[in-house]
Amino acid sequence: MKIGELAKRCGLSAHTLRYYERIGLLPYADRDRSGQRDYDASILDWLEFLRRLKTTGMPIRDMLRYAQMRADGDETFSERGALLRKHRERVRTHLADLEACLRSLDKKIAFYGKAKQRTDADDGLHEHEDEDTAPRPGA
Amino acid sequence: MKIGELAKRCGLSAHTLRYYERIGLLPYADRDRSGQRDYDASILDWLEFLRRLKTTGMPIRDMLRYAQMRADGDETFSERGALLRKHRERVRTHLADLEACLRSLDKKIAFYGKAKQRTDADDGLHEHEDEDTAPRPGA
DNA sequence: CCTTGACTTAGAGCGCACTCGAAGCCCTAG
DNA sequence: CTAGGGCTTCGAGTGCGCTCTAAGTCAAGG
Repeated sequence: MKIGELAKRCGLSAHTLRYYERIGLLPYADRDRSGQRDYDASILDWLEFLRRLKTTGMPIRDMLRYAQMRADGDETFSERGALLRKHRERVRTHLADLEACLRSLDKKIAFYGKAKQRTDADDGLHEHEDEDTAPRPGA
Repeated sequence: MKIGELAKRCGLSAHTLRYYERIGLLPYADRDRSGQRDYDASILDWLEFLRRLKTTGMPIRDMLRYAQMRADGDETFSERGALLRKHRERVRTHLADLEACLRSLDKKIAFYGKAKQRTDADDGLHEHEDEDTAPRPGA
């Protein structure tokens, strides 16, 4: 598979795939006689794994650490596990925060829905103090 | 309340608070006779609202749109509601993606736990689905 | 009085993760 | 034979969201 097709399949641009290889997030791809990258389909699994790390907010430098550890072999096994567990904790925390934000957003939208696009939105306040301040939990 | 205290209370730096004012995310704060900003505690509500938008991934330019609409008054009421509903949809989608990523991460971590820090972790036998990873970077 | 520290401004600089451009090579279809 | 499209390299450029600097003002404490 050439880079164009891989790009289509994984959803990243060819530019980005080359960039990932340059920084070490992707292994150096074999080149055909004319120097073009020739990928094995298995690379898609790694790219999907990277996508999940990225989606969950892991910075590239940490993915790089993981990739490097992997390249370093078995002796880094438990360290890799630890990295992932630590990351999972951050993800869980973030997820909880997001859910709380979503509930606040729901409340605010409910307010917008109820208050019938009229002045009463401003339940008194003006300027920068209206309903936006929302019913806050704590603080 | 002066900017230093507001910074402490809201968790942003004074630099960032001034930056927010500059770009229009915070209203122009009243200055005391010596030119220093003097905040009302109510600004904390707005900052908390902004924090939630930020946490849920809204870019500053969209928060700015919202802030501008609010400043424009009641005629933008339904538009603001629409903006928030649209944002909520994106948040829900993202949340679902995150949860899926978290489940994959759980599986992978389970794999790391089971495979008792031995070779079999890497090389070839990653359950087709657990060890989505396969490369040897660098090179 | 004088120092300390928090504040003011406009603007420059930074880290991240891409994203693009330029110049050139190779293969294929017309 | 030639044009087109996709590929190559690598360095420069982009957009975001801060983050910091420099030079200066001001109020309080020793």
